[in-house]
Amino acid sequence: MANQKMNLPSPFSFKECLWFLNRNFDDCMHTVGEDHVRKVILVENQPVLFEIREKNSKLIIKILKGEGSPVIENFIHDWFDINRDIKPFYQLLSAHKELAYMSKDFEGLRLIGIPDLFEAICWCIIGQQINLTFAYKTKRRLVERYGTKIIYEGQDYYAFPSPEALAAANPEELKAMQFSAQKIAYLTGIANVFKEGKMSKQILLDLPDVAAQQKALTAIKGIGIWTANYTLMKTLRIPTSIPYGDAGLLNGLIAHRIISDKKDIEGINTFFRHFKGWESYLVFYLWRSLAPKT
DNA sequence: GCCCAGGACTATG
DNA sequence: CATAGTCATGGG
Repeated sequence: MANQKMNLPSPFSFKECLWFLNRNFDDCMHTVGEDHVRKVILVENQPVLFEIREKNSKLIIKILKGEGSPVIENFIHDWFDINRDIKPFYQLLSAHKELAYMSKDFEGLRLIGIPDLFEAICWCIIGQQINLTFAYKTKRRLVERYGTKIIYEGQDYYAFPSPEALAAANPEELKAMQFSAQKIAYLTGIANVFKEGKMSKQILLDLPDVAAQQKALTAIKGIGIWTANYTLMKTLRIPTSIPYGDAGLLNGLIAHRIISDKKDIEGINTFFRHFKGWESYLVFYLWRSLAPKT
């Protein structure tokens, strides 16, 4: 099958996106090289490994293993938020004294999403209240045990576990991976909710507004308002969604002298009002600014 | 030992 | 409804 080419908007920086995907954390959901990223997704339950490079301002998509499908192209559009015009966001950034540098330093960075709802929620559960290094470590253990593996040129690549696989997971094994009893209950519980079809991306999309989506998510054990908002930001790409209380967000706001006290709710709200409609992008750029230095 | 980390839940006033 | 206590575990 011939490589797919994908046109890119402006500004778009594949390099910035790659940097974020890597950013000195060991994320098992993709593999970043010098000038490319590889990832496995499931297409009709069959794993497909693809690789993305950039050439002449286009993304070049190559299927390394498995069946090619239009699903993959759609996935990449979603993953890198390619169809969005982010120029209005840059105008807002440029007008802000403390943040103007971002429009140059991170120019073309896209809000990297998590198109799979189940994966996004599980990742939230895993990451709740623990440091990211440890969170990525335990996620890798989970994925390498229950995910779908593809071997290509001697290297292992994984797709995130299905709800069925996690629902059937052995709690003792999960405990040995250093998940707390609470998180084990949350993860398997949510896996069952998905397995039974009581939650899905489509179910959320069919709801009338963001408030209803938050409500549907937080009705599930283990999903609080932070997880709900994070998910709406990363999976449904609700531009106004802010993961309130997020430790990284608060540290980002303090680092840029926007607030001096993490409990300064009013200061945070005032700040976000300047970025109406681009709140989630702003949060993402603040996270970017906090990433460990190389 | 203490505090923090991309929180959530439950009980209590 | 706002707050306090509880859970849980690695890293600095």
